[in-house]
Amino acid sequence: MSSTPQKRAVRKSPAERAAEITEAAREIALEAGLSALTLRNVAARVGVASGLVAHYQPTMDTLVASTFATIVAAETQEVAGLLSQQPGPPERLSLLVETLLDNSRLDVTAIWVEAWTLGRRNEALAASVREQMDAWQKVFQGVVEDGNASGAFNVSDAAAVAWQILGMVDGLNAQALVRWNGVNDRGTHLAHAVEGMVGAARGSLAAKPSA
Amino acid sequence: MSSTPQKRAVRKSPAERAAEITEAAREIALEAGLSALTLRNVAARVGVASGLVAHYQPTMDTLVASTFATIVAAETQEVAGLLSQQPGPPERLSLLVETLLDNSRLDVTAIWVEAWTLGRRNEALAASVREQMDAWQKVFQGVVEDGNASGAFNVSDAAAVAWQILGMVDGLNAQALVRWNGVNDRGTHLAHAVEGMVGAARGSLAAKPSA
DNA sequence: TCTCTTGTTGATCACACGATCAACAATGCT
DNA sequence: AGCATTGTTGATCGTGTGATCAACAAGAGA
Repeated sequence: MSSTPQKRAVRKSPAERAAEITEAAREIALEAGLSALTLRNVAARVGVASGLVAHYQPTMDTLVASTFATIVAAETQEVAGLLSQQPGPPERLSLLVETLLDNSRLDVTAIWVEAWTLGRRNEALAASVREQMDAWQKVFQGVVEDGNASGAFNVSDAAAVAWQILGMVDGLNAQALVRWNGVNDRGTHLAHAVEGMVGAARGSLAAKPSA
Repeated sequence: MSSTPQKRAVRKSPAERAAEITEAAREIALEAGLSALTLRNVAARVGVASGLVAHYQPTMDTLVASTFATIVAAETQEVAGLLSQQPGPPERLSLLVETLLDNSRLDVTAIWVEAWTLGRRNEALAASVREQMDAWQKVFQGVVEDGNASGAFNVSDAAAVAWQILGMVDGLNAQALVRWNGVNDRGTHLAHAVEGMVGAARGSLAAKPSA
């Protein structure tokens, strides 16, 4: 932690300083949301004057957009990376749904939800949002198409079904953000829902007796 | 429209003025979001001084919260009212899903999404959000329980399934807010998903050959 | 007609925001 | 050692916010 007091910040290379600002922005966004990304806020965490942050960023809107992209892209890659270890499409889809609903990424969900609203007034952010949504949709679509090819699923429009699953996952996560208690077995219920959409047998995607 | 110029607003009864402010807030929220609910903004639409709005509202946070509740409760009642005309639970559930995904209420969806984020900093709003979510969930739960009783559905935890459907609908609507094109047949796909969750036969909830 | 109640005004305060930029000082180079 | 480069500062500007309140004036009751 770069604590409060410091007379003058040590001189650093532009690349290093830019990285510090990026990282500080990431932390602030995850803790307090994208709206907490102010010049003074970021500057304080890095331990520099507010002007320096402005000097490294053309506009705060772009910092918000790039911070969003950084956080969300990391999540996508992380989760997508888990898929390769699974044997077949049903297992991959099952893991995907199960993982995304495990409530361990609610801070990222909060950023998604905030971005949907902020994108209304921040065009750069809106573009990032669309881009990252497309990336997620492609992950789902790949799994659905593989399952179609292998005969495990029976879907006529894989792209549409992928969008649908993505929307459902987002909605359930957003819900968990507000109503975290009293709702049980999200994974199982969503698995049944997905079974209905991809034409898989009831129970074929529900959580296995783990380990 | 109460246009721009007016020397002094006509004197009105507190009840009438309060209603004007409430209505102006509703319109502004639907057009530009809850974050556009500022003292000066609301005052301008009503055609009074900013101080008057403050005089009628203890705090802007409470105006935001009550405006949210007003808008969302109206939507819930409107849609719930359509259900009574349907013969059985499958038809009711089908209509519910179909209606909520028809993209005619995206302005309300935008307010939901914004409220999820704003509730983080506005406790009154957060309470309203929970309250309205509960109301929606009860609507779904009622339909699911009726279907269970009639034998049309087979659900062990109607409350959980109701939450699940609600989350899915919200997520799909939020998605439509950002990505309104390229996604087809939301209603049909969600119907299949719901069939999977409630244990109904595939196709039994999908859109009928409408009138 | 006068008076008093009360709905209404708008200037004002303190604060926070993004952005700008002249002045500063640390560092590397000659 | 002296100099030039450049990373850094922080005061400052304009704007927007919620909130406050003394002053005003419209309207009802006497």
